[in-house]
Amino acid sequence: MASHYQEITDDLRQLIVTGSLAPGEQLPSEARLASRYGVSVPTLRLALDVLQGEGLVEKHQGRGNFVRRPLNRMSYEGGGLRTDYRAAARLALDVIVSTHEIRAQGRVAALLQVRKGSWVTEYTYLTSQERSPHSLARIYVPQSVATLPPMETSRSPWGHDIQDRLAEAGVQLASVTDRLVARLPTADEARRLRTSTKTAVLEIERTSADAAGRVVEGAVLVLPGHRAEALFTTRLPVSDLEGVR
Amino acid sequence: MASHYQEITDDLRQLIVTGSLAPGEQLPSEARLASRYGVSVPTLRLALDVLQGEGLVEKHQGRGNFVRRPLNRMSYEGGGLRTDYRAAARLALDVIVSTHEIRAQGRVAALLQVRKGSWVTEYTYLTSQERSPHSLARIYVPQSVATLPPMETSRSPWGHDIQDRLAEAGVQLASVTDRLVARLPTADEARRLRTSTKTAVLEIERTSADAAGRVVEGAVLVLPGHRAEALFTTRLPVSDLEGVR
DNA sequence: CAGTGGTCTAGACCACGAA
DNA sequence: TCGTGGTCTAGACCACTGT
Repeated sequence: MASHYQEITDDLRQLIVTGSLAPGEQLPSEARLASRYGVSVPTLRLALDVLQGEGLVEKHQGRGNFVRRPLNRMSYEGGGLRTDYRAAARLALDVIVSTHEIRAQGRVAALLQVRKGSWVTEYTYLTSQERSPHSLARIYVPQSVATLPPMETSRSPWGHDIQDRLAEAGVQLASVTDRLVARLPTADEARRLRTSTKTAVLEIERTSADAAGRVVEGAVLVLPGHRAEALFTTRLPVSDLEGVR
Repeated sequence: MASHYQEITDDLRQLIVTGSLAPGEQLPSEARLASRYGVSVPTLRLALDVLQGEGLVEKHQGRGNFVRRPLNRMSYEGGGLRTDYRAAARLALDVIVSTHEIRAQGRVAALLQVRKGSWVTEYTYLTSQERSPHSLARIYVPQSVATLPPMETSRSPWGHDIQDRLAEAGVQLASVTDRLVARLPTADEARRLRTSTKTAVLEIERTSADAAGRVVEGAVLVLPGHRAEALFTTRLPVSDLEGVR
């Protein structure tokens, strides 16, 4: 037999997905729910933890627990410049960009394949939809490749406009590699995305290279699992079919 | 100031990543750790929960808690048939396939864009490395497209050999779409992958279409976050650069 | 201020695994 | 059988939120 908290989880989930508990609605307090189900508060909290991980419930200290409003899922479209990155205007996204000049260390140096300590421009994108944080992106451009003017806003949450500006500066991209990992967010990421550390995030590490194989742009994107997906479409030349056998 | 369990989390994490607690080593029992840190058992368990979510600790009921051995990260390479799917032999992967004939419902019908109730062949792949489950894949082929003979083993954890066998049957793939989401596993998935429901998984939904746009294969892959990543590489024709402006 | 969730205690009993 | 983790209790105090 399932444990108490699992049965409570299933019951509450059912109430939420069927709409008996409306999106945005405040749940009864944990103490009230606990007594209704005849369990202690810590036990009831186990159930809420699970629902929080599923993205069905938001917890707010001092305010209460709420049924999460279903959010428009945003799509990251991979595969280079085919993306229509002007999504921001259509979806009422606010993309705030801050620009910093940093010295490449550890992960950034490895990503860009530059020496540690060399200068890099870092653009930090924080995208929000209706004041609710949505995604976090860090774009890196080695200053040996180009020195772009600072930015403050953007029309793309994914930094695709950087690629565009590189093109204007005469840098031609030849290939884009995306590396995707699922993990739980760090405490800092959870705070900035106003999600919980129990909700999975999709991390996308992107590098763009020119024809000579030089990395001209790198990016690390963090997308909350319940708000975002990544799409990749590949068209296969018919001749490729032979190469496989 | 950080809470007790967060400080304990940080301390144990440090011991693990520096190697003071060796991979595979059994941790002291929860009661012993709790008394060592001067907290109660439930509090200590909060810390272990976090480390479990990070993939650093494995819990085994009745046996104890263990430092997880770092695992070879497996890569899913997207973007159609360019993948070298013969990875199984090199990495000593065991891929067990079971074949079922099912009627398309809900998600499967939507994935394959076929009518509900139409017949589909389902291949369930369970891949293991050194007896440790590694990834779960379900591949679907509409029987209106082809009826392939049943399979029992495979050399690809991702079902790419199905695409190969479709080609042999005269079905030519023209495009592949991958859709990636990060989420927590269902209880069933966690059990089959022998991971915890607190570790994020990468879900990849793939559809392959022929030149007419007909979906000839669909797949749902579930990869544990700490064992797998997905890679997509796109080469950009120079002419594409113009289309973007 | 009152009400909420966040953290924590010091126990208890049960289910599982290994010997 | 014994030691382990899994679940659970009935409280407690603190930090945060909105009034």
